[in-house]
Amino acid sequence: MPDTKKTETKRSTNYLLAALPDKDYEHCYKKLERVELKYGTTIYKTGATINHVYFPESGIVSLLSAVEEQTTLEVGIVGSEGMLGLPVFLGVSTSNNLALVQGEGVALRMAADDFIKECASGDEMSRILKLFTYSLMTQTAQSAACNRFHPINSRMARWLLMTHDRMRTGEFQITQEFLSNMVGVRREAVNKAARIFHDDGLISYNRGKLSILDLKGLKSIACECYQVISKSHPDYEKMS
Amino acid sequence: MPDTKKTETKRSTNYLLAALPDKDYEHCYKKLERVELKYGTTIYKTGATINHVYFPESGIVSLLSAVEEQTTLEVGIVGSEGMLGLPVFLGVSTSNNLALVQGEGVALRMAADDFIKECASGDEMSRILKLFTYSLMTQTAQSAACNRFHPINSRMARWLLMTHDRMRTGEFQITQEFLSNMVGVRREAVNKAARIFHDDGLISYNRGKLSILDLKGLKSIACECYQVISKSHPDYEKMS
DNA sequence: TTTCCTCGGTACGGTAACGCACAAACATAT
DNA sequence: ATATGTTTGTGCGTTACCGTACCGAGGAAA
Repeated sequence: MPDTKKTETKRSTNYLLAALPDKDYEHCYKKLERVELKYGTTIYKTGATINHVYFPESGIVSLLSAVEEQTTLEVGIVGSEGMLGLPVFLGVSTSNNLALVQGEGVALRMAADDFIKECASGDEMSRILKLFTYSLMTQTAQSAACNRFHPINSRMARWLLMTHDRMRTGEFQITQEFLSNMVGVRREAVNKAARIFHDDGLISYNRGKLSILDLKGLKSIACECYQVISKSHPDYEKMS
Repeated sequence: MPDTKKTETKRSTNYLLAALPDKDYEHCYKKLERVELKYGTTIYKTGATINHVYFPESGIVSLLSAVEEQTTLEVGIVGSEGMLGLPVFLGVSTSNNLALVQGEGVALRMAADDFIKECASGDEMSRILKLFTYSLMTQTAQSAACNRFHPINSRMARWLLMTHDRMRTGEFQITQEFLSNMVGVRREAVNKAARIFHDDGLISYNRGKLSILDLKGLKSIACECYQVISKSHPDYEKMS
């Protein structure tokens, strides 16, 4: 990560914004507003109108697909490598997914209207967002197969690794209940897997405070899906 | 469906192409080539370069996500409402999914290079493809949750309905083996579900020839996911 | 200190789907 | 007509995960 010295405008640590040419970025900058991402906050409800798009600088947000108002499954994780509110970019004003803050952080956000104008004027923004769209689709498709076929331990290991990469830390706050909604299993099953990981010295986990102790060990348990997803986005590879 | 009279150039029955303004369509037309989609043909292999994009006029193609070179799960169905080769539109030249012809038909195809130029010159093409991208993402995300949580009978009913809508016919050729790869279960499980459907008079199924007899009955077995996906694309709603 | 609530640990029977195995029905080639 | 391969039907033991139920531990509030 090269030192960005000191240019006219302070650069964002969001990868998408950082990839913009100076001119485009400065133009965007005026319309961006800094907001906190608090644990458990809902960014978008299923079916609701999207008022802002978010560019996380830190922290992560989970995209969940819900069935029967109860059960949810994570279909994507977005951190500082991406953006929330992709439907707006694609010409739709609502989201079919639930977006939930999963790891504390900070984001820059822009009103949906402004964002649409910004996309229309800047080719580079479009190009970058298309690439991100692709990597998110890959993530979703691969997770779909993974969640269908792989045993819970592998899936949970994959989830921990992906979260680690995007949070850029091996320590985060997450209840078993929350985790169960991500991995798509019951809380009890999470508990069981967590205890095994704990006993094997891979993690420590106490009252919502989870620390990754053995990255390599987790990688050996996780399925190849982790690699596939990592490869789908240049930044993900850097992370891991 | 209004009668398109007789314009300069014959209109395609592909919804995306049909939605283009006359000028853009005529421009495209020269670069399009008509090809047959034969049952079981592989359009894209996982990881391979995409040489052409396809606009199906009839028939359907399944997008599969594979794990361990063996097991596959369908993450999208594309028919005359869509296009194959979306990664090219999104700036990537390879596909992480396997695209398999699932129902015979005809498609118009264009060389990837030409297609890229076409997108750069025509705003309308971009706009339309973005909308399609969104609906495909919705389809993938909803299927992911569905395949994780819903019982096989519901999922298979959903699959039959979606195929029916896109093929615009209730009769199609499909072996149980093939079907099992779509729904993400064992062939034996497909067999069991099929027999139940058969006994209940919902379908007839013999040596790969499947006929839907009771559309309403299937809808009552299918989960809400069918509705969610249908709503994500204006054309899907028309179909059902 | 007591109360309350969230979160975590554990157990146990039930069941949907898996893995394997094998045979019948049918289609096609020789 | 006989052989060979493909598709289908079915049975049975195994397993991963679900549903439910209940208790304990820790933190926050009264």
